[in-house]
Amino acid sequence: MAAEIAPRRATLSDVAQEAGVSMSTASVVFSGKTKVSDATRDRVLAAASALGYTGPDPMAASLRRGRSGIVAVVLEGQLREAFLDPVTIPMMDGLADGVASLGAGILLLRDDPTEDGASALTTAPVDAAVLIGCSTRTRSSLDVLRSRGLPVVVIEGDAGEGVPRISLDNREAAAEIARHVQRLGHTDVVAVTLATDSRRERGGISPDRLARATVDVTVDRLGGVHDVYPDAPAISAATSSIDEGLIAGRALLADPESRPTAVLAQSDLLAVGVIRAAEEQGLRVPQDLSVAGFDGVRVDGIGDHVLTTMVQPAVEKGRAAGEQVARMLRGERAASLHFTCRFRAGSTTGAPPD
Amino acid sequence: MAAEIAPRRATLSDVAQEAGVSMSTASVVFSGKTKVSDATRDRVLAAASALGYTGPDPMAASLRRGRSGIVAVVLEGQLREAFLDPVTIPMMDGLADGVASLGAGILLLRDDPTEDGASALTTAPVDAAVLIGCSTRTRSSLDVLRSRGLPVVVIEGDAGEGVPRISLDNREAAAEIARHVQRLGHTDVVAVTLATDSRRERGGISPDRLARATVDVTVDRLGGVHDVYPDAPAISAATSSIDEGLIAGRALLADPESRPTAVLAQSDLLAVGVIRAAEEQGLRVPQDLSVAGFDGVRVDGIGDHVLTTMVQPAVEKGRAAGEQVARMLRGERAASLHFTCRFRAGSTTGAPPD
DNA sequence: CGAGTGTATCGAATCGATTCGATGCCCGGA
DNA sequence: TCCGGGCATCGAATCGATTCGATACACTCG
Repeated sequence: MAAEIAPRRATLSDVAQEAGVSMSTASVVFSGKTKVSDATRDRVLAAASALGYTGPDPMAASLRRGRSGIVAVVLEGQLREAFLDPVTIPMMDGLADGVASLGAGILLLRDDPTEDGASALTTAPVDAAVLIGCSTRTRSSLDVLRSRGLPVVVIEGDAGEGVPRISLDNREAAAEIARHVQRLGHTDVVAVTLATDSRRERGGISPDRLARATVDVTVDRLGGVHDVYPDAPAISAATSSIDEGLIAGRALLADPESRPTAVLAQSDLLAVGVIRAAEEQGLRVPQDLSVAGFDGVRVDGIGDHVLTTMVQPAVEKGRAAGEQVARMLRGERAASLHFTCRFRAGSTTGAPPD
Repeated sequence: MAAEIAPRRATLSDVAQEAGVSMSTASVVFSGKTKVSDATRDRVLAAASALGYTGPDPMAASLRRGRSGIVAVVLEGQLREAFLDPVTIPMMDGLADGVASLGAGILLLRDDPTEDGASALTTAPVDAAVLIGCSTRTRSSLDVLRSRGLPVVVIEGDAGEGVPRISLDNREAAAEIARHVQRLGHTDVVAVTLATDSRRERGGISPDRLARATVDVTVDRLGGVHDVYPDAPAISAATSSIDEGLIAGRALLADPESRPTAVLAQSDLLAVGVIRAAEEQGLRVPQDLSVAGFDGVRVDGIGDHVLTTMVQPAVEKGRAAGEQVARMLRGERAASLHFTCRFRAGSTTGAPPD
């Protein structure tokens, strides 16, 4: 095999020369911004393929236009962790749709703990960013991005003033499902919550701890429960997963004396775990214990049950975020959008045991 | 609030001027490529923060250096679909690690069906690409990327010559787990496979259909089974999911007469579905039916069972892909890497019923 | 025949940084 | 006092394309 001397890739200028036209003309042949006679276009295209030119260099084009066609999605920690939440994926799909009008792709950025100041956030060629979830660090990421002058949209997070956010009626939705359980006659209700802060500690949530909680979703959903059951105790899981729900469920159901008659979980995954814990204890759902979830994602693993839950419009949230980003890039004013969950009656809640 | 006249963002040149140094000096203050006296550095940094300069423009830097610091991951179809396979996420995590040395991020690119020629593949400012899975279309994506002169690595796919691939010992691994079942004494074995082609048709796999199959993973894993059980029938699922496994399981177990004593599923998700189907029929696993999976991902939903399966090193595969990409970008020669699955004995396989 | 209209193509400035060979300066040694 | 050697800084070319006002040409209409 002959050692090829890397022959500098052809540039637009080479193509133009080969075709006997100016660079400007060659450029528009590829971008289509202006009319070009068929004869000229063919000549340019022919020259291009003769030289193995595959189109304008994206980096050069980006520089000139001031757009890279990339939207960053900032996730915390490991990808695995972020995708553990099943709503993330549909949301990203919606987002991909939403930014499709920009011809943009989605850049996954881990909000790195490396505090060398120069995270990827500073150096990534992106047009805008979408922050998912909220945390203390998210806040500083946001500052970095804004100081770069990039449009930012926050999904389910505490954006500062002026940052459009895509939000959910967490509190109202939680209250709605709590009222559902209340109507069924339950008085002994416990909430199983998501993490309250980045320490992700398991266990009972004291008023003290609640006051220190930093995860809005958790606080809001719990607030909704408290709107209906002001004294409902709450126990926190470390993450949103079936296993964590199982752990929380075991803790709640261990003692037959103090056992609640209904559990309001802050995610479907947690709810499934609680149901599994109930099965372990020989409790029937919903006869002996009612369990409700939150999210409305497709969950496997509860047999013929349909989980009673609040369905959140995940794809729509993502799409909305994408659309707002697109607006901002067009120079229009973006708005914060508030989405509403829909109650889905399932077979996992019923009247309390007498 | 005063209407601000968007004040052109400060550039390196502005900062240099303000600090009274040359652009070159200002540049190295940010890139750190050269020694700069402390006094000068401080002056430049001060000027920068005075002007609100947050660092070199990524697009301009990309153009100049010829690197964007972005690696594309090409997925087929909807994100949802790609992430349905639970091994995808750990793999991407590994990939993120693997390319971290480049300071690179991961760009999710949907291999769009839009045949306008100018897919995002052509216009995205990426340094390299990783293709996941394989399909007819993957092949054409590959051509696009290679003609752009980008390094490409393929995971689990049919790369052309000269394209490094990250592969798995699918056939051997499938044979290994088949032998495990054989040693237990089973003679009546059926395989539940992944999709055979992009049409994703459910149902029995005839020799004819097998010959037309285009998904290598499916063909290889089935080949492994046939190495041990040359006559084992196979039934294909549409996708890798618990539900699909359930459907396939129902079809297989409906008739007590023709029911197999062991099912070899090509993914853990499918296996869980088959187990659920068995439970529906009142069959005990593994006493009445042995079920084995493939992948070794964490699956919830099978109670206290531990799935007998072949564990594939997903994170390592991703990381390896990232490392090969990094090598190619450094101008080194990249190698194809072959990974091996590890047998994990679980509680879902046992001796056949007598 | 000249003015007017429209269309296809061209020129040249510009996007913002990186890089490396060249330059100037300071200091020690003879 | 003169020279060589470091070290910090500077100049200028360069990366590759986009864009828009200007130009040139052909043609129609009065």
